[in-house]
Amino acid sequence: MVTDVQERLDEFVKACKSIGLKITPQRLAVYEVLLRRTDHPTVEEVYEEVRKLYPFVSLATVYRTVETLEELGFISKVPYWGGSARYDANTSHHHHLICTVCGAIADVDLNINWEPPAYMKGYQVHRFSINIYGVCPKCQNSKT
Amino acid sequence: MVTDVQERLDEFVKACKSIGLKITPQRLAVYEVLLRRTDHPTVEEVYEEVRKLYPFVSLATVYRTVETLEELGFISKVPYWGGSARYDANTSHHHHLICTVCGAIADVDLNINWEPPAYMKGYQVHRFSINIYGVCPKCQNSKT
DNA sequence: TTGCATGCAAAGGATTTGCACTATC
DNA sequence: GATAGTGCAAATCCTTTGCATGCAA
Repeated sequence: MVTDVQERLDEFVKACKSIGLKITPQRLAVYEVLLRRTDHPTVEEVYEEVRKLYPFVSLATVYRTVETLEELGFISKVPYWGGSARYDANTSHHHHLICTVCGAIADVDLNINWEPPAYMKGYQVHRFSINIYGVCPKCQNSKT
Repeated sequence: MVTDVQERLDEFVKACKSIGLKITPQRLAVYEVLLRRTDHPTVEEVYEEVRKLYPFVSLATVYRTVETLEELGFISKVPYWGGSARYDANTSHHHHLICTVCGAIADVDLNINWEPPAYMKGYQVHRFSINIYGVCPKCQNSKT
C-alpha cells in the first residue's frame, strides 16, 4: 500500500535542502505519520500520533508543517467538506470513496478512459478528481 | 440556467408541509437566493442578499435554514475545501470546475460514459461527482 | 553564529447553541 | 394556543498568528 516510506522521506529531505528548509524531527515525524496512514487523518489526528513519539510538539507546528508539505506537493487536502481538513500523502492520481454516514474516506484507483479537455468554459484545466459517495461496510452493518 | 425558480419553491413548500415544517419568509428567501445564484455562495453571501429583502434576519437563521435545505436534499455543499462552505441549489447530476487561484466554482455538465459499480471496496455506491481544477479566465489574465 | 522553526498563548473566522420571544399552523 | 422558528449573543471548534526561545546549518 505505502510505497517505500523511507524513500519518500528521503525525497522530502532532499527537497527541503534544495529550497533551504531545515530538516527538523517534527517535520519528518508529521510526514511519516501521513505516509503510514491511508485513512486521511485530520491535523488533530496527526498531532495525536506525532505526540506519541515527540510529546513536546505543538498543534501549531503540525498545522504549519502540513501547510508546508501541501505547498511542496507532498500531501494534499481531500476535497470534501467535513468538520476539519483531512490530508492524503498519496500523490498518485487516484480518487476517493466517501461514506456519507460516518465520513470515512478510502482511496480508489479507477481506470477511466477520460481526460478533461485543456480548456473548459475558459478555465485552463490542470487535473481532476472524483468523489464517490456511498455507505461504508461498517455503516451498512450498523443499520437497524 | 435556473429552471423555474417558482416551481422549485413550490416543491419546497410542499415538502415542508408534508413533513410538518413551517413556511417562513426566511426559509423561502434563503432558498430563493440559492436558486437564483449559480456561483455557489457562502452562507455569509446568502445572508447579505437575504438581508436586502429582510433586514432583520440573523446569520444563525441562514445557517439553520441552509442545514435544513441540505437535509431535505434541495441544496448541497460543494465538495471542496476553502475558507467556508459553499452551497449549490443545482440538484441535477453535474460537476464542478474550480479555480485553484481565486476559488471560483463553476458548474459543468460532462458526458461521461462511466457509471460507478454498485459496490466498491465494500462501499455501497450512491453517486459520484467530479472536481476539475484549473485557472479561471479572470486569473489567467491577471498573471503578470 | 544566523536565521528559520518551534512552543505557547492569544487571536481570528466559521459555525453552532441556549434562551426568550415571535409567528405559523 | 401550541409549538416550531427566529434573533441575539455567547460558546465552540478549527485554524492562524505574534512573539520569545531554541535548534539546524
